[in-house]
Amino acid sequence: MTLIRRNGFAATSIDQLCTAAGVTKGAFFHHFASKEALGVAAAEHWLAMTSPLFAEADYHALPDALARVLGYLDLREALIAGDIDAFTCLAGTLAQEVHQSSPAIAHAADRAIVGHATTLEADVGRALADHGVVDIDAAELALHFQAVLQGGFVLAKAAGDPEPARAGVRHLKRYVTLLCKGERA
Amino acid sequence: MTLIRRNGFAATSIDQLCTAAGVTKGAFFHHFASKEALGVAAAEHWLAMTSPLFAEADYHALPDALARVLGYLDLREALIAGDIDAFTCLAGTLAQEVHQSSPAIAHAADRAIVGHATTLEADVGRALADHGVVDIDAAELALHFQAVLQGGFVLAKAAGDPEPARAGVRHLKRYVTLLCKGERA
DNA sequence: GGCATCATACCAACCAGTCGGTATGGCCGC
DNA sequence: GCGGCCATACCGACTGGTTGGTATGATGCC
Repeated sequence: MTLIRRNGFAATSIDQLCTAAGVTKGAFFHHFASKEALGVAAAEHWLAMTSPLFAEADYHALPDALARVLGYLDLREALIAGDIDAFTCLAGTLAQEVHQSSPAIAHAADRAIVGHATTLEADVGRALADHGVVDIDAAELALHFQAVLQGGFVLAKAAGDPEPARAGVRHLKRYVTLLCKGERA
Repeated sequence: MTLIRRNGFAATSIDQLCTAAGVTKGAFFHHFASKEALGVAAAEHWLAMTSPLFAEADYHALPDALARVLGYLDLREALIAGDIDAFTCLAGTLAQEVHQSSPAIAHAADRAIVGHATTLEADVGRALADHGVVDIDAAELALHFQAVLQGGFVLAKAAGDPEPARAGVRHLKRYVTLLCKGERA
């Protein structure tokens, strides 16, 4: 499904998808009722595929919650490298493209993004609590992480360069550090 | 060109565009060499259209640079309201969709985003300098503003709700305030 | 046999882009 | 000021190819 990330959902034909996957069109429509159904399934598959990558990461073993949050952001920054289509997010691409034409796909993309953010919520909440930050909602901040990443991806695509996306994550780390410790990283 | 923001570039046919604009296909291809040329022109037009909106805003009259920066962010937050297709950014939509298939459009979109960020650079730089922040590049921070906005738009589209985009801007204001004043807003 | 899993051939709709033709209006010699 | 000339602006039917989707048949498994 890299094709969709590269060229977009509308610009990727079912024939292309079938050729790339080595199946025939008959097989495709046997498994998916329509192209839209494929989009929904792709968004769900995306969440299922990326989840273990973060679930099994090392930073979970750190004793300090803030360190775990910063560890997550370190990993995100490290993942932003090489070819643009390699680190970019399918859910964001889908959401931006079909938000009006296909509510079903948009909703699936939203679940993928929010679902991932939810996995951060506990650590973010504890990090904030550990440092006496009481006026910030952990879920909202975790979602903001995703916003910064998605925005970084957009800028990276426009510029043809991963650097703006990495810079965004660095700002995010500084923000979290300032929030919790009240001092510059 | 609202059609492109609503449905995406690939999903919007030239016939639709012509019908909406009240012109014929002959007239279209008289003015634009191809659909790609229209995309480039649309991105350029987008920058030209949105520029005065910010150039003439009130916050420019404020004496303090940090206040001007926060004033800009206040305006951005206020603009995120109502229908999703009304406040969303055309350049970001284009960039995400055609970054691989059409380098010309992607580059035009990049110029629109970076061009807008450049107009913030002076105020951001002065605000940082006024508060003794020396290790942050003003241009990069101004670009980060755009990343947060673009990311907010993506989440808003996925959720079908402007709130995540507004929340992103609020976090941005807090970040800038923390950076400059070292304290919570 | 009967059912799930495909493969092949096909279709109507739609796409970006073309092309022959027309209307308009400025310009120039007279 | 007028007739001929031509460039620019525009029209809309048309084309070759592609699209998402379907109808029908082959194949293997129980």
